[in-house]
Amino acid sequence: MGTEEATALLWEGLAAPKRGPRPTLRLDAIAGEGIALADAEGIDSVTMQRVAAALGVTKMALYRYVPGKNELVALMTDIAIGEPPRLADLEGGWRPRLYAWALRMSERFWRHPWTLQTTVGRRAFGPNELDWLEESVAALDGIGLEGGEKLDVAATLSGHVRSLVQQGVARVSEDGIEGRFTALVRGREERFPALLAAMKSAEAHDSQNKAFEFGLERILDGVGSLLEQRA
Amino acid sequence: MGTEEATALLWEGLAAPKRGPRPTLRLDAIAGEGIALADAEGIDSVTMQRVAAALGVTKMALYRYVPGKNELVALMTDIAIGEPPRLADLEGGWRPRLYAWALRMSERFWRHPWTLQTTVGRRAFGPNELDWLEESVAALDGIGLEGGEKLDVAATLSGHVRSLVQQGVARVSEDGIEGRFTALVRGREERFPALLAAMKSAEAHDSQNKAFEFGLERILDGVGSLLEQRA
DNA sequence: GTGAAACTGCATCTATCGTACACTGTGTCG
DNA sequence: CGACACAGTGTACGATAGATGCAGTTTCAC
Repeated sequence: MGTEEATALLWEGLAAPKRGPRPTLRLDAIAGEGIALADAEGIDSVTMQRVAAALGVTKMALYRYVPGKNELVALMTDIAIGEPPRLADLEGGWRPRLYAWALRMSERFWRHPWTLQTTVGRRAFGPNELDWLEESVAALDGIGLEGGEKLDVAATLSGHVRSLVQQGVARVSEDGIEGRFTALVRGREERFPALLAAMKSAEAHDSQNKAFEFGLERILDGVGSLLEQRA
Repeated sequence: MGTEEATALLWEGLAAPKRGPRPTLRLDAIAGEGIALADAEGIDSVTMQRVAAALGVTKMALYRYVPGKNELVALMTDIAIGEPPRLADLEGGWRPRLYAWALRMSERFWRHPWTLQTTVGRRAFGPNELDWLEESVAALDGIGLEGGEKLDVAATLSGHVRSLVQQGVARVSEDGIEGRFTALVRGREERFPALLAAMKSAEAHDSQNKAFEFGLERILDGVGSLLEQRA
């Protein structure tokens, strides 16, 4: 509604006013401070108060630059995500391109884990986010997929990246998911035989942290087998 | 730490006290009211105030039953997720079982979309959630995957379900993601050629809402091709 | 120049949130 | 029957996002 229009204006950059005092702040500096805060202490610690304090200003001053907190977070998010890689140069066709795409995207999410939370649900799409999508769909051009199928592959890939990074982040920031598992499992080992066996085996082979690549290969294999099946 | 222990106690049910006045509330009634609220108006509208009001009680009364809001939400979440389906009865081996697992899970998420938000990041694992994981890993027993690989497949599948439901929910609750896309794309059509072509084609074939099944088949295909490759 | 318009940033205020604490009333066991 | 344990309430506090009104500052039009 009104919020969406306001957000749309945000991407263009607010029209620089002619009269009046010089603005002491710049939009990108505000967003940058917010990003720094979110990186260091998580998205929940990003409050208008703290962002303003980091800039040496009261919180209400921020509302001269940003319609509200939602818009600030949207701006932070799109800046943090950044531009997608240019895949067209990559040799080898769709598969290495999508692989690279997923890898780069996971790197971005790892660098700014809070973007996983801010790119969910009701929100405004940023231009960079759209560029990423465009890039992944373009990598699927000319291999015999329908338009809808291309979007579906892109959605599946992006979902994989998101959720696997999320699990990975949770793992490192919580001293091991396994710790929380075992606390719950203890004393009821007979209820989770398959899970416990799999975890024991995984631990023995130190195969953790490979989940991302493994799942990615599975998805790309699945796309490949669809293509073969049609050829 | 302390929070985790308190949460663990929650799953057991608080020990019923002997003396004193009768409790007017029950833990499951509180959680049920919270679930109803979250279903109807989203997780953000679940406040201690509103849950208490729905039960005809002041908000502070809830703290007699629940250590804090986090624990209430954790409880709501595990109840809303519910027990996993029993896949062992299903004929046909791992593939139809995992397919059914993913379908059932997506149904749960659709019924309570807010659980997508509450099963993210730092949080306590509920017993039902663990049961779902156990069930998916068990479906992969005996087909030649290592323990770590089973966990990886389960993670990939669960990630797919989560993110595709999330996208689907966003779509229906926002009058079409496409609406937000086009607002941003308009006037810059040349920047998103692949995306626009794919969307136009998808629209023409009405192939939307198939993304979930399509991606699911791709992932299962990918697992299948790994198994073939090893046989 | 000079005045007025436009703009900035701040102080103050409201509403809402989770939750800590003291208190009153009630039910049960010794 | 009386002491104790517990239930629910009222009040209070610190944080939050944001609305509003008010200074002070800058620049354009004349």
